Amino acid sequence: MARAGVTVERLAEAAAELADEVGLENVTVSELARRFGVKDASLYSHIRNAHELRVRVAVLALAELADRGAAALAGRAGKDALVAFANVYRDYAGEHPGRYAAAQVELDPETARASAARRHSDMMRAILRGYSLVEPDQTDAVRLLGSAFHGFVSLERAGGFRHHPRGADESWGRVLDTLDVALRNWPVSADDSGHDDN
Amino acid sequence: MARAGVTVERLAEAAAELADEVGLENVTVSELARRFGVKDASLYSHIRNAHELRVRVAVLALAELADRGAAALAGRAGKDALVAFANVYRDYAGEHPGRYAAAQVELDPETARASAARRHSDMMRAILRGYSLVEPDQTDAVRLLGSAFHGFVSLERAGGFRHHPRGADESWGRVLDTLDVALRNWPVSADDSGHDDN
DNA sequence: TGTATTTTCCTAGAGGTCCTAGGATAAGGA
DNA sequence: TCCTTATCCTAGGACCTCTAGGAAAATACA
Repeated sequence: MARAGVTVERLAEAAAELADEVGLENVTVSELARRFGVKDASLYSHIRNAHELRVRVAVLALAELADRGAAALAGRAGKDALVAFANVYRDYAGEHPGRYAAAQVELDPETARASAARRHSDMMRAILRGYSLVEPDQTDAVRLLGSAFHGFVSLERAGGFRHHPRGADESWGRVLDTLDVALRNWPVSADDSGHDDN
Repeated sequence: MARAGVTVERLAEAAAELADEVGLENVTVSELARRFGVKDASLYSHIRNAHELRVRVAVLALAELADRGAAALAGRAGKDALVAFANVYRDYAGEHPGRYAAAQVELDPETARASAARRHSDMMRAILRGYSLVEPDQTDAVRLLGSAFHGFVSLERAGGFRHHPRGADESWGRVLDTLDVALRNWPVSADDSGHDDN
C-alpha cells in the first residue's frame, strides 16, 4: 500500500486547521489520523504524544503571527505602528481562534527559545521606539501592551463583551487610543520621583 | 450501604480544588467520583455531563472573586481602589490557578446572567467613579482594565515573563501606575475633537 | 407506623481517546 | 540486489464519558 506521506509539518498544519474548526481542546490524535487515512498508532512515529501536537500548533501560530506583525510594522512608526500591530493580533485571533488559543499554551524553555516568541517582544520594542522609554520601563511597557492586546482578544473571544450594546470594535479603537496616550505619558517611577534635582 | 452525600455544591467545590491541583483540563468525572468514593456513573444523577462540572467551577470562581473584590474595594477609592482590586485578581489566580482558568470559560447567556459576572463589571465601574468618565468611555475603560488585568495574569501564568530578568511584581506595579495615569488622562474621542468651540 | 415515591447509588456496557509493543512493508542507499 | 530505516499495521491495555436499567436508601405521605 502506498504511504500517506505524513510529516510533522503536515501534521502540525492539519492540527492547526482542525483547531480552528473545532477548538484546540478537540484536536485529537485519532481525528488527525482519520484525516490522513492512517491508524492513530501510526502517528506516534512522528510525534511523541498528543501534547506535542499542541506545542507544534503553538509554534506554528507564533511564527505566523510574527510574520504578520513584521509585515504590518514595515514602514510604520508611532501610533500608526501600534494600531497596525495590535490589529494583527486581533484579526489573527478572529480568523484562527484555534491557532491563537494554541499560542497561549505554556512552552518549555527550550521550545520557547526556538519559537518566534522573541520576535514578538522585539517587535513590541520596535514599536516603543516611537515613544521615549528606557529600561526597565520599556519592558514594563511591552508587558502592558502584550497584556492589553491578549486580554482584550481573549475576553472578546470568550464572549465577555456581548452583554453590553457598546461594540467591541469601538472599544478596541478607544483602548488603543488610550494605550498610545499612556505610552506618551509614561509615569515616572516612584523610585526616581522626588530626587529630580539632587 | 450509607450514602456518600454527594451534592452539586460539594461536587463543584471538589472540582474546584481538583482544578487547582492538577489543572482544569485534568478535572475528570472519574477522578471526582473516586474522591467521593462512588462510581463515576453515580455522579450523573447530579450533573448532566463533564462540561457542567467546569461551568460550575467557573460560577464558583466568579463568585469568590467578586466577594474578594468587594472586600478589597470597601473603603477605598481612586488609585487605591484600582490597585487593591487588581491585586485581588492577580492573587486569586496565583492561589487558585484552576479556578481562575475556569472563570474564563465561555458561559451560555443564561448562566452568565445568573453568575457574578455582572458584579465584576459593576465593581470596575465603581472604581471608575474615582475618575471622571462618562459613557461610552466608561465601558471602554472597564474593558481596558479587564483586558489588562486578565492579560497580565494570563501571560504571567503561562510563563510569558520568565524569559527576562525584570520581575513580574515590578512590572505589575508599573502597569497599574500607567493605567491610573491613563484613566486620568482619558483621550477625547475622535468624534468630538475639533468641535470644542462650536 | 406502613407504604409509596423519589433520589442516590449500583452494575453493565458501548464507544472514544491515548499510547505501547511488536511485526510487516515500502523507500532509499550501499 | 540486499540492507537499513522509516512508516504503517494489528493488538491490546488503561482511562474517560455517558446511557440504560435496577436496587436500595431516604423521604413524603397517608
